[in-house]
Amino acid sequence: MARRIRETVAAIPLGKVASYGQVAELAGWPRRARYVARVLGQTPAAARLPWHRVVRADGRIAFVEGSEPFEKQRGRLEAEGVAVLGGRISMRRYRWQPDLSELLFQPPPAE
DNA sequence: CTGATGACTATAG
DNA sequence: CCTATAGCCATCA
Repeated sequence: MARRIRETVAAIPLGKVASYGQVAELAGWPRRARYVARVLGQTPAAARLPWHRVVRADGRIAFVEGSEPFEKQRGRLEAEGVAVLGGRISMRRYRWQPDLSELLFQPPPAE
């Protein structure tokens, strides 16, 4: 169960992000956004999960702005090309779209 | 059993 | 942009 969550997070491609609720749904656990958050919090760093690619539905990092974990996540995202401006990420640009048909309707990652 | 909590989300004004 | 509200749900004191 929690494993399904981790597998979904692990599937998020580099340079893309997904919201907690999106991960929950893709993993087969609708309305379990908070559960996803807790699973990530309990997953040891040794699991090497791309947890930093999971953000809030509005594109903001879930941690308190300026906190250590917040900065860590921001750093990792920017390191892989995801712009975090004012603590926010453009979901329109970086939201992970696992479905190809929907991917075609996404604006180009130009800029 | 009850109430509080939180790496959440959606909607409204 | 911001605050307020209301759902949500596993977990824990």
